[in-house]
Amino acid sequence: MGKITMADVAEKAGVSKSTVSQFLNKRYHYMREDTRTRIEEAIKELNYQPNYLARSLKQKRTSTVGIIVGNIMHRFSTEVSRAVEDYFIQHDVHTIVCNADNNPEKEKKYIEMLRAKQVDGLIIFPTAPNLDIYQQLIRENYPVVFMDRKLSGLKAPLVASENNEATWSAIQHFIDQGHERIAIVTEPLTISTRLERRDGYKQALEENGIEIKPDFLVSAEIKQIQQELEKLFAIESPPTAILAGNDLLLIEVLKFAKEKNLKIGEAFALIVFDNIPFAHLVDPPVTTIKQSSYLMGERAAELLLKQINNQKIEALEMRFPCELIIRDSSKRLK
Amino acid sequence: MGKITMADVAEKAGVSKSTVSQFLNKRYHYMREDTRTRIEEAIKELNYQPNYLARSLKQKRTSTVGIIVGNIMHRFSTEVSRAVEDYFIQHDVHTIVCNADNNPEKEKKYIEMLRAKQVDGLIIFPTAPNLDIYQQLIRENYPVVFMDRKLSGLKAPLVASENNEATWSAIQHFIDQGHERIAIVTEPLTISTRLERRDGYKQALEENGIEIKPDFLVSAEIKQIQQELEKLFAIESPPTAILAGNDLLLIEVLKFAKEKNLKIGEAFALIVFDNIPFAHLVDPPVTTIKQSSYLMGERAAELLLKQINNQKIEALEMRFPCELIIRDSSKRLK
DNA sequence: CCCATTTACTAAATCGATTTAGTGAACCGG
DNA sequence: CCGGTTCACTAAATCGATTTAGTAAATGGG
Repeated sequence: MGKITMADVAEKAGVSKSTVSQFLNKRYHYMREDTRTRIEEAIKELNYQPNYLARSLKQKRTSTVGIIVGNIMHRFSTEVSRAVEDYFIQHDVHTIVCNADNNPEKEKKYIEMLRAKQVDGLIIFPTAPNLDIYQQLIRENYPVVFMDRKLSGLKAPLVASENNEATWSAIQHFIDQGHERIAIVTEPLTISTRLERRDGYKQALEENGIEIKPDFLVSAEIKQIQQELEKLFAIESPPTAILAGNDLLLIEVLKFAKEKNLKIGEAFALIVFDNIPFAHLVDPPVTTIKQSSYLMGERAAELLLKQINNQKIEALEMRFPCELIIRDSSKRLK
Repeated sequence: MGKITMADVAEKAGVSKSTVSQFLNKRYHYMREDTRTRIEEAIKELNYQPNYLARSLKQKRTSTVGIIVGNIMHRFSTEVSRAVEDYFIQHDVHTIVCNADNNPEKEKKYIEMLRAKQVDGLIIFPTAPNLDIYQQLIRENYPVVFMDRKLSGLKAPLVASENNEATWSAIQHFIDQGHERIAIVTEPLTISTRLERRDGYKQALEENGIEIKPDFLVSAEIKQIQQELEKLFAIESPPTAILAGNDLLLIEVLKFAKEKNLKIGEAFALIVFDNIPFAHLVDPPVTTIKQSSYLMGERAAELLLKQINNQKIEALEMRFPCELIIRDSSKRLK
């Protein structure tokens, strides 16, 4: 026997497909009590499961959204997507998570795939090369929310951290602890997040009258980081403090320190941008800049749902503050 | 203007929908060269994107599979799902990843949702209470592969690690290092994986003529682990070696050690089951039991695709060996 | 040059739901 | 008891593709 459809249920219950459909949509006032129970029983007996494809095709609504994260390996992405999922499940909307691996080609493929599947909206961690695709989405009035990264000229809601301010406080904290030779390590400056963090770094130094040394601005792909750190510590007076731009960079810095036998908190102080689940467990515990990932995910989801329901959206850019969690790694050096 | 459909393309190109459909399916021999280019141009000009819902409804095939992981917070789950996705993308199949949070209710919801969406098959990290649902899937001949955990009586392919053997070697390694008081910490013994690991532990001790002390078999929910460890170290002669059953338990053990000022490698030796990205970066580096997560994911995907294509499957149970990566945390105590 | 085959298409049915317009019977107020 | 309303449904169109059967024109062999 093939798959059970609504027609089978209708026949078994002795009613028309229309009535079964009304039943499934809980519009019970359309039928008598006994009809309702007959349909109920037929469904149970046949173990009928509705076909969402057919339903979605007719309704032009899939009750599904997509989220395309930059790189699922970052804790931040995981936490955001978890929040988005939690929010939508409460509104009977399913979430499909896709990992673009920070690869514009892959991202483009996923956007096309999700739209072909007719998802009702998208949350995107955007990459610059796909700007025209985003413009197209917006032109079509397709519900979309951007996350974490700002692309100029995009007239769509953005949810991001106060990267500049957060980095500023971290650097100010270093300075308060007596540091003057402070380095910042980021991935290549291709997205706004990294630029904003670098700007916060520069501002803090300038305000304190500390010269900005180009050598202390390290930006490279993860794979290149080891040799860049090598260079950084080969100069005449190497940094006494390092800000690592995200969790994956932390791993690299820790690896470098281990290999070179540089003790964190003694050879140099350390702060990381991002939520690191084991930050308080390593020795010494690492000072972190915690983003409000969960709140940001919720907010993005809410903004997306509003668009899907054709509601107006008040502000286009929502910035969330970060929290500096001070631990031993950023204390004054021994 | 509403959404562009195949009818719009057909009209613009001056052909019928059927021909456009043939074009989309690359059956070019059905049309003349110039018709083909006319359709090509119409599609480009209108920026037409096919609707997968309609296509899937007709074809009774979505070219999409689902994977329901036990808990996405485990590194193992992430690596497996990544492998599954990589495999399927090469075969033009999309993968939807769902996180059941080790919650049978949630898992059930996801299975229903994915089936309603008509996915072509499922890879599941199963939980015991949903046994009847799995039996139902198998009875319906629905393509399914189980991962990581074995439920007896399920006549469906299983891909899992050699948990027993791997744990055996880890414990044997402890014994070789002179340990006799060895504890094993796992989450509750509700799934086969944990039972198999416990059995491997027992076997190794028995073979070496070491008495099995119930106190050394710690099983509890993550939230309860701290107090259980407290008890474990309160007994007259506490363990000198601990095997942590997975990555989340490692975090708990490290946290406990930190709080109690017990130094790993001095107060007790440590081995963890699972791939831990920062295992070699903590002090001392932690010995791990590495599962072949990527290979397992690939294999599961392959087995699922075979079922989807109605091919025979040779063996029902595939076990993958683990690798013991020895680092300082499991050396003889100082 | 005629009939058969091939070429290059098209019309219409179909997938499994939703939804709108419509229908017959019961009810009901005046 | 008669016209209007309500009740409890049903028939049929529809969503946007795929696919099968069919057709008109061109080709080609004898």
